[in-house]
Amino acid sequence: MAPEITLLPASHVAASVALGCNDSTVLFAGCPELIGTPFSYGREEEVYGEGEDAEYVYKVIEGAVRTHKVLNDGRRQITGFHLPGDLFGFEQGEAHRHTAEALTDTKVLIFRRRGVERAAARSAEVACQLWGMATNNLRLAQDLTLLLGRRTATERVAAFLMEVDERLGGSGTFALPMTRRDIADYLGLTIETVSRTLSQLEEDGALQRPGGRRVSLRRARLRRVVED
Amino acid sequence: MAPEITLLPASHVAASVALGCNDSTVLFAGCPELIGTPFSYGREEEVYGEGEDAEYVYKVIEGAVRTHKVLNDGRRQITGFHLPGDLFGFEQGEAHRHTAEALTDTKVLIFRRRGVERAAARSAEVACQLWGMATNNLRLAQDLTLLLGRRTATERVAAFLMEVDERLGGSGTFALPMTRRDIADYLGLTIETVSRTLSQLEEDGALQRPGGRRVSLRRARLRRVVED
DNA sequence: CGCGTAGTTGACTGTCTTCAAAGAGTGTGG
DNA sequence: CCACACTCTTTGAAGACAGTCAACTACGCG
Repeated sequence: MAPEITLLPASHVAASVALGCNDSTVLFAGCPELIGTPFSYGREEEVYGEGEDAEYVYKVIEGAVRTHKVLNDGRRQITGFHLPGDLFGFEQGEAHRHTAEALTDTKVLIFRRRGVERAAARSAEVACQLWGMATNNLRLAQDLTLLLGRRTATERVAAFLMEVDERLGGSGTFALPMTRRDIADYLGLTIETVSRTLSQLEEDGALQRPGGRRVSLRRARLRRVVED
Repeated sequence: MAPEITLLPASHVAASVALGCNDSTVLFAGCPELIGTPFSYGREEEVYGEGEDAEYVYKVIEGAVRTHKVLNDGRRQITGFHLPGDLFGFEQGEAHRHTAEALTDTKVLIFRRRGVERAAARSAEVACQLWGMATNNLRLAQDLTLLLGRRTATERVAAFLMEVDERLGGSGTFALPMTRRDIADYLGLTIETVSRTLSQLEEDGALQRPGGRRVSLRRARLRRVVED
């Protein structure tokens, strides 16, 4: 079952409200030259595949997208979940180095990569926005690196729940928009370990699970689990 | 013992020869406005610490630098090794999110971050260079993510050796410029596991260890170990 | 020469994975 | 509306890979 969730990370909501650009078709607020084309993908549909020519870049309007890499024996690592407001699909080089797929039914804006690059070459403001975006993504990737390299299963799951909560508005109660497999492949664990860890966290009173994918976090306790 | 190694990644050597900028004091080739100040750090000396104000950015001229994060119980994750030609120290936000330390005696150029940002704001070309650099670093971080999330100890060590070889010139024979602890903290393993894995790879004929930190790779066999 | 640090090796432990099976939730068609 | 099929999730038992603890070796330096 695909819970009908609209993923609206607080920061993005705030930013788009402030700048009044969320329904707009531009790449960045106040950047009228880069107009995207609306496009939709169904649940589990591929946006682009690893090795394909990177002709377009994307901005999520609604829904969610994951990007991942796979080894030839099937091991998979998800490198990021992209929520409304997020840009993805940028590459240094001609080909995509990940596969991107829609988690749920998803609306995006598509921009020709060449057009974005030309705009960046002409406008320092655009280029700086793109630089900032890339730097921000780098920070997220490095946080994931620490998580994968040095954290236990319990810490990974707890950190993940807090991250999702924050991006979904920070209410502490929400439905996980992804399957156990997606969570496991993001956290470098197996689905069984994720499941067991969630059960353990519930038993420890760090969260409640009313049913389905819904969770209600006890944030203070979860924070104590991660406690960096 | 710190083997006196000059780390000159092939790609950077090529680039700097082509552009004739390696001994220069500029941030990018053909960008005379951004002049750095030469500076030196001794072995194991800290360049900047996590949480410090990010006032400067750095370009490695000679030697090597590592950036890492630590958890409060001492677990450490190295997120990158920076070799001659590499830039590091860029942040989105006021504070450094890593600690940077010199692996060996290291020469760098220091640039005021504000100056770089102003230059980027004025020049689309500079901003695009910075964007490209950040995108490239993002790619490296995501490769590390896959390594940490889904690869076995043997695969990690083999991939690491091939990466270092490539960045050191690709001859297949070199001395590792970092300690076992650094390797372990980069690969998300313990020093014992790194040591055992190296011994196993040697036993399997995938490499030789003439002594000290020197290794001589059998690249074909190592490639078969990684075999993505 | 002896000390301190770095690296190797061994024995044992523990966390996470693997394999297996049962349970829960969702959608379909009679 | 319920039976059925399907997928997703949970739980259990056993095993494996990497970690921990500890001893020993090699190397570099005063």
